[in-house]
Formats: sequence, structure tokens, C-alpha cells
Amino acid sequence: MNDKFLKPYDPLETEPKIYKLWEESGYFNPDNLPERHKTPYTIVMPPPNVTGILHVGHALGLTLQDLMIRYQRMQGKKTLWLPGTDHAGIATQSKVEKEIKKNENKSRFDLGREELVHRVEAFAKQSHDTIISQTKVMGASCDWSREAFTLDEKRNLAVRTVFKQMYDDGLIYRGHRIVNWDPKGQTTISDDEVVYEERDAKFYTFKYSKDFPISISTTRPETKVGDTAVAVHPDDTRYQEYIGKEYDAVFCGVPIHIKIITDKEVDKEFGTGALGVTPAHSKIDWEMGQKNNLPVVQVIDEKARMMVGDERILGKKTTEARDIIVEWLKSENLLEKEESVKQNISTAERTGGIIEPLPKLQWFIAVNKPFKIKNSNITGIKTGEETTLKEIMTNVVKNGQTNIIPDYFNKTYFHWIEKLGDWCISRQIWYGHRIPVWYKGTELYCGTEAPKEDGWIQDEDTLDTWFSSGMWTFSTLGWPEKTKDFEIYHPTDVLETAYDILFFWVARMILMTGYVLGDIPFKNVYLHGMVRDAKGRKMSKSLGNNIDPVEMSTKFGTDAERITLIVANTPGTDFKISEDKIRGYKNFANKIWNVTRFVLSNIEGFDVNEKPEIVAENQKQIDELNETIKDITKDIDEYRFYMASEKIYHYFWHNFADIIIEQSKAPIFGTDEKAKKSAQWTTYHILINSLKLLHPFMPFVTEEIWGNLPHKNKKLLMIEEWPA
RNA sequence: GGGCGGUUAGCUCAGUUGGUAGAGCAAUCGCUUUACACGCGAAAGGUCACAGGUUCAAGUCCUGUACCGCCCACCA
Repeated sequence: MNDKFLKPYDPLETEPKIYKLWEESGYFNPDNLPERHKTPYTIVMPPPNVTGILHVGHALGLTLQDLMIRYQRMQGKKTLWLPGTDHAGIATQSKVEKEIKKNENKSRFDLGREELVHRVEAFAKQSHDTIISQTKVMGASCDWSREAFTLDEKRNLAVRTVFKQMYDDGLIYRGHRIVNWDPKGQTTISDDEVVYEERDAKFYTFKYSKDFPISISTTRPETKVGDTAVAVHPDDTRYQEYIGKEYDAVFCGVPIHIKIITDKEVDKEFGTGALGVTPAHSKIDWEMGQKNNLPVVQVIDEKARMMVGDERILGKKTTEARDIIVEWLKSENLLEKEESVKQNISTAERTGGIIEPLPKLQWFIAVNKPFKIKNSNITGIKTGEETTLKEIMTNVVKNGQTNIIPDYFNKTYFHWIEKLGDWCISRQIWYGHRIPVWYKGTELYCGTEAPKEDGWIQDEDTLDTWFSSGMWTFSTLGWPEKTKDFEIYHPTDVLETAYDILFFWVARMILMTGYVLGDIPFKNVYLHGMVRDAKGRKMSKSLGNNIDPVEMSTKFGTDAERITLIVANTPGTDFKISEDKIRGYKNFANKIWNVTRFVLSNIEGFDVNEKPEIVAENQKQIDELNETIKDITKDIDEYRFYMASEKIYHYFWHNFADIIIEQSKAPIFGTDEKAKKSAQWTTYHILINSLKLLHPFMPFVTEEIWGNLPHKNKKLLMIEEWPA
């Protein structure tokens, strides 16, 4: 027995050594796996954003994926776990912009496009390196030789190819619409990137002018200089006589022309029952404007400043203009009511900027537009048949081709799809995939390469980061090239990710893959919950309650951290973690170590390769082990990792260590040779099988022990056969 | 406003087709017993949120109520 078993288990010394051993074995790469590994099993890693460092949520994802991969590898699958990182457009650029603002007091416009992109790339490279080393600390057995980046050259070709295809199919179009404009980030964002914050607001009721017949209410009086109509409910008896009439007024120095229209959307009971329609600065108003042919008057610019008015408001910020207009209303005796209300305001997820709805010319993906699908393996949609992107997204999940775990998330998914509108994909930022469209005067060219002739200017915008991550499962396998990898490993087996990006990402992957390949990106989606602190609070810098996964690994060992993240952690449910929890499982790693010490120190002189006659008592224990193996295997196969981990923990500690080992002491220290040999063989047998069962959960300590076991024909534990 | 979860031992959570309530941690008591004090043994702890219903039988199925959490919409 190696002397190191006389001391407690030391993860800090062991883990880097073991990871190196695995990497050098080449077995992370499925091409190097032994003959028996035939059936492919694929997980493509959700690429972490290159915005900094990994948090404990990443650690959870990596642990679950590594668990599945290691289990399937031992089961004899040709396992590919493909790693990568995400350029994360807005998130990364805005982070770097903040730094530059802080350190140099410069904006991106001061630096210019080239310099900014250069800076962002440098930052991204640094983040990338940190993330990769952290991923290795977690023990991730992914194939580094296939590592990808959402913004590298191959992925860029995939992006350009898909863009052109969708453009040619009429699914990508350029349109003038009300979009979510982020004045802080100076870009549009999609509906999904808008987050709501509750704030106190004032709800004002007033008339545009003294002779105007109808009072209206709003929380944003400054937008009223852009009103072109007042809408009332068609059945509202109070306003019948005004319907269809038009009025001129001067509102805080701005001449406005108002038509009285009707719309069923108007709530008679709310406010005065009359709605001032501002087509340029509200989505609903825009639609009313379209229906009624109302003029669109933009009164707020990209910096959220007033574009119209006299010296009182022109050029002022909207919030300042609001106060000025309210003062004016009061002085003119037009203000009838001022109420305090709670209001949800829209903010940009990444920059925190207050969203200003603006009419802008942008690129969109049409989710409801019919097109002929070129090739389809999707149940319910035939090749060549007319369908829509929305229909693809619905069908794939409805018919069970893609199975979401836990299944109640199906409902959330369908609910979201029902309400889904066209997806705004153009961003006015510089870090990302440039839109593959060129202009020359009024001409427009869309292609994977720039047109050869002179005089074409490429679209300034980049694509929403989710456009490229939507293609992740197949772009990482080399598509659009016809690669062997793509042929072998697509569709992938499992996508493991957090439930909060079900819409952002999972749905977009299904959309992209359905459209491009007529197929599913993955057979299963395993959604884990959010990791919270011991009190159930979100982890955040301001609360200072962050748990750093690498620090935990250093303190307690990665194995302890990994199994903490798995035990009692059910899919789709938020999970509370604390140092105390991890500490408990550090003891477990040590227990495994000590059991090994006992077993090894008591088989001196015994040949573990020769199975002796097994006495009835030991046979019963072996049968019990086999039952446990079956049980745990079934749990893992059915994605109940929380249960499998608890069972192996319980079996090892409270059955093997507490009972079997204790009972073995009498025969081992006794004189009955037959009973002794039987007990020696049995404890050894249970130990090696337990190590196999434990390996996907706690890979380091198990591999380290495995290397010190005396039996013949040993391989690395990571490629040993899963017991049956 | 619409939707989805949750409510089980002090805490964190399991409980897979309905069949006498489980684990870990914490707390209690006792142990330096020949692998391990990062340990061992023992005992303790629950009208399974509430009210109805189905059933021979309900933590589990159905209906309703209350509270907590999350997602979506955004009444202008």
C-alpha cells in the first residue's frame, strides 16, 4: 500500500496531477477512445460569456455535463463534449466600454470602431484564458482539441451562410419599426433583453389646450408633443360626437394636429377613457397609427433628448422636459389631476439604460411568415412543405423529438412561443458578427462575401449575439462544411443549461436548427436552477455573497464541491449552497480515502485477481451491491442525478463502511482462512465497484485511488466499464 | 392581468405508476472501540399549508382557499 494513504486525502495536491493525467491520455477526444466506444454521445457545452470569470452557476452546469459525459464514456459511448466560449456582443462590449469610461473618460465614439474592437478582443482573450483554466479546475473532461468560439472564423462563415439563406427565403427582412432603443448602450435590443423595474411615477390628466374637448392621461407628458391622435373606445358614449373630427392645438409651444379615432384596445374605465396616441414612441400607438394612417412624428432622439419645441424643451433630456411641460400645464391651468402610481419601466438588461421606444430601420427575423422548408426530419412537417419558424419551434417540442426536463417547462416554452413576435437581430454595436449586407446608393446586396465591384459599403450593424449562439450545436461541428464530425455527432444528445435562458437560447437553437437543417439540435434539454446563497438570495457583487467555485475547490476539493452541487438538486429548481454544505462532502471524500486504506492494508498477501469461494454472508452483500448498481444506473439514465448521488453516498458510507467493513473485521482478523479470503475479496470487489459508481460524481479522488489499486488489467478509471 | 412552480422533521430538500412518512445537516446523549474524531454508536424529532372530494387506502389523484417564489404581459 502506498504510504500516502496513511495521511488524510489531499485534493489540492492530487487534482492538478490527475487532470494532467487525463489530458495526456487523450481520452477527452472521442477519436482516441478504445475500440469498444462506438455509439456517439454528444454534449455541446453552453459557451460561457467572455465577460470575466466563472461563477458557481457555471460550476453546476459543468459538473452536470461532466457527470453525464463520464457516465456515458464508462458505458462505452463515443463521447464528445465540445467546449467553447461566447463573444456575447453587448455584454462584453459594454463591460469594456465601462472600463474605458472609468479609466480614460472616453466613449467608444472617441476611440472609433477599429480601436474599440481591438480593446474588446484583448479583454475577451484574457477572460477566455481565465475561463478555460477554471473549467479545467472543475475536472471537465471536454475535448479541447475541438474548442470553438462564437466569433471565430468558422462560426462567422456559418453565420453569413445562414443569414443569406434566410434573407433569400424572405425570413430576414429590413423594416422600419418601433424598436427597443437603449440610449445608454446606443443600440437596439430584442424584447427578451428588456427587463422591467418597478418605480414610482406620476400619472397626469390634462388637456392639450384650452379648447381641446377631451382630457387624456399619461405618465410621459413630454411625448405628447408627438401625438397625432386621440383614441377612444368605439362604444364610449361620452365621446361619440368627436369621433372622426380633427383639431389643432399648440402644446407647450409645439403645434400638433390631433384626429379623434376609435380603437377597441382602449379601456373605457382607465383614466379618462381617452388615449393620446404617440405613434413614434409607443409600440401600441404605432400599431394604431398604422391602422389609421396616422402621421409618425418622432420627437425624441437616440440620446433620449427632445427633438422639437422651443428653447424651453428643445435638446433637453426627456425627464427634464417632462417637468417643464408639467409646469407649463399648471401655469396654463390645463392640468386636472396628478396621481402617484407604481409603474414598471423598461430597462436594458446589460447596460441598465431606460428603454426609449423609437421608430428605426432594422433587420428582423419573421417568425410567422410561411416558407417552404427544403429538408425536414421534423415530425409533422414534410420536406418541401410550407411552414413557419414558429411552427417548427412548436412541433419539435410538442411531438417529443426534443424532450425538456423537467417537463413542466414545456408549458412555459409554448406560452412564450405563442406571444413571440418578429425578432430584431441588428445591433448598433461593433463587437460581433457584421451583417453580411452591402449598400450602393439605393441598391442592396446580401451575400456571404462582399461584392467584387467598388463602391459597396457594408452595413454598420452587428448581429444579436443569440443569432450565432443559436447555431452552436452545428456550427461547432464544422457546418456549413460537410464534416465527419457533423455527420457523426449531430443531433446532440443533451443540452444542459440554466432555465433562465430557455427563451434566449434554447428556443433560438431549435429555431435555427429547424430552419437550417430541418432537424433538432438536441434530443434532451436538462434545465438546472439558479444557484443561490444559504439564505436563498441571488449572488451578487453588491451583496458580497458570491461563492467562487475555484476558491471552493481550493478549500474543500473539487470533488466535494461537485457532489454538493448534485445531491438534492432537482432540475428546474433553485438551489441553495453554502460553505458548510461543501465541507460536509469534503469529509465524504476523506471517507472514501480511509475505506481504501482499510481495504488495502488488509489484503496484504492476498491475490485480488483470484476469486475465492464466497461465503453466504458475503454473497448477500454482493447481491445487495448489484441491486444498488442497477438502481443508480436507472436513476442516471432517467436524469435523476440528485437521487443517484444520494444513493451512492448513502450506500458507500452507511452500508459499505458502517456495516460491511465492520462485519468483515471478524473474519479478516480471525483464523478461518476461507472466511477471511471471502471477506478480503468481497471488500475489494465492493470498493472497486463503488469507485466506478462514484467516478462521474467525484472523478479526482476516485481516479487517484484507482491508480494505486493492485488488480490486473487496469485502465484509467475514466474509461473503465460501468458496472452492471 | 395571464402562466408556472412551491408549501413534508429546527434548516436544506427527497418521496418515480396511490399501499404503515425519508435523507443530509443542525441539535441531544454516549464513545480516544485494533481504516477514519474529516470519526463511531444511540436516541429524539412531522395532524405532509388549509378545506372539501374520489378510493378499501391520499404527502401522492380531483376541486377550492391562503401564503411564498418565478416567468410573461405592461393600463396608455
